[in-house]
Amino acid sequence: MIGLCDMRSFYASCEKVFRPDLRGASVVVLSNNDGVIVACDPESKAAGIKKFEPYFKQLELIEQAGIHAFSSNYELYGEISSRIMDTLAALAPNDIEIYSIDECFIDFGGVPPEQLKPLGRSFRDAIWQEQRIRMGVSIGPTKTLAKLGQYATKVLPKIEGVCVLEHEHQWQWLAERVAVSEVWGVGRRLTQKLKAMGITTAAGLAAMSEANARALQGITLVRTIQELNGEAVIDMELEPPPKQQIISSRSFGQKQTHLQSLQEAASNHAARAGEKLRAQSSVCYRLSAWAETSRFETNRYSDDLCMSFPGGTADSRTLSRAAADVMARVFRQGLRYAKVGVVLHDIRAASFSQRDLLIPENRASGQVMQLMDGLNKRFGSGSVKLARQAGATRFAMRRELKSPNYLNSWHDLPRIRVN
DNA sequence: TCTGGGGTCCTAGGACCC
DNA sequence: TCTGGGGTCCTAGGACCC
Repeated sequence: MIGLCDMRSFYASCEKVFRPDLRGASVVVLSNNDGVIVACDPESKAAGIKKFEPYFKQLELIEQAGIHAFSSNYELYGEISSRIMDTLAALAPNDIEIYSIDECFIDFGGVPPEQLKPLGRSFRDAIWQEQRIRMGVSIGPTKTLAKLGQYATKVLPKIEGVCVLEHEHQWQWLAERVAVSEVWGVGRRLTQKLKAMGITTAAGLAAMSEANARALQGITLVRTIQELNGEAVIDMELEPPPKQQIISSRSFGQKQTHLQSLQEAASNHAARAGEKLRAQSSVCYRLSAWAETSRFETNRYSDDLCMSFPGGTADSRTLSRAAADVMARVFRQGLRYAKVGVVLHDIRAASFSQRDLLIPENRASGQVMQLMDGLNKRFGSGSVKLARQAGATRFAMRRELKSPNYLNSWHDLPRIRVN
């Protein structure tokens, strides 16, 4: 059996941990640059707040309803997350897979069925006790059914946040009552297509033939259906598989009009992507970079170019030079750029990389990068960077409503006033 | 002032080769 | 009059996730 632990409205809950005055209040959390709302608690949802809709469009509602809005504080969420995951890893009977910042799968293999529910409940209690974060625990024979069980923990108060789907009739009962859009792997587009075919519930999807599923959405949907029927085909991933593609991109806080700005930003992204590449001991053979104006401008413009590295590279200097070169070639005077980004493709394990007879090997490259990564890890990212990269505050995000870094900064430690 | 996230994987279809 | 293969590589765009 596989369990799924899911933190309730995680970012919004984190904002309440050090603000007891906000417990019971409505809270939303904004994306980078205060662009869209990425997290809302049940209270703000009830007030009509929509996730992934622009903040500025919901500002009026937020003020009217007395909702507290926060810029995202990833330092805080990341720290709380890692404490939670440590606690769960220590409690878990077997391995855990950290699936996202607020979710993890737990392998419950070998646990007697009658102990699943009490165990799930004890995990939930432990996280509330130690971190003051609400968590739902759902357990089923497959990851997709465990995900489905989360729905039950949210809408059925009597199960008190813990759902165990042990027998087929239990998940069938649930699948008949859950909208197909709630199924893991079913997004907006697929929901529409399924609706046109008369499929509106998870049970309806589970009954679809493999041929139809393959035609409709390929192998991913076939797997989803197998999992809905209790056949585990999506394995636990104890260590994340190496990425086949690495992206770093970000919208600017303010529109940029100069080539040099784009180059500095693209260099940042190349360096960040390079860090991720080295972290998984890979090299890449191609890099593409792009620059775009706002999606919402009438004359939307976007251009990209690809550069290749015949011998493969994981060196931030090579990557950032390539990214800056791309910017020089796609840049157009007079445009207001909203975003640039870098993608690494053709990623292979560094140990398998072929050396090219005609390309001199830079023996020092690995050592220089290792040193750079080590310093940045120890003294904070950005402590050592390339001259081509932007200064730390150059492209500061708009984060006007950020809470203090309660857990990562001496200056931001919570203060308690004793009268 | 004037606003609109970030990241990953899959696949259909084009281009090309023999 | 009307037909004509099979495979690989590459990439843009689609779709999904949180």
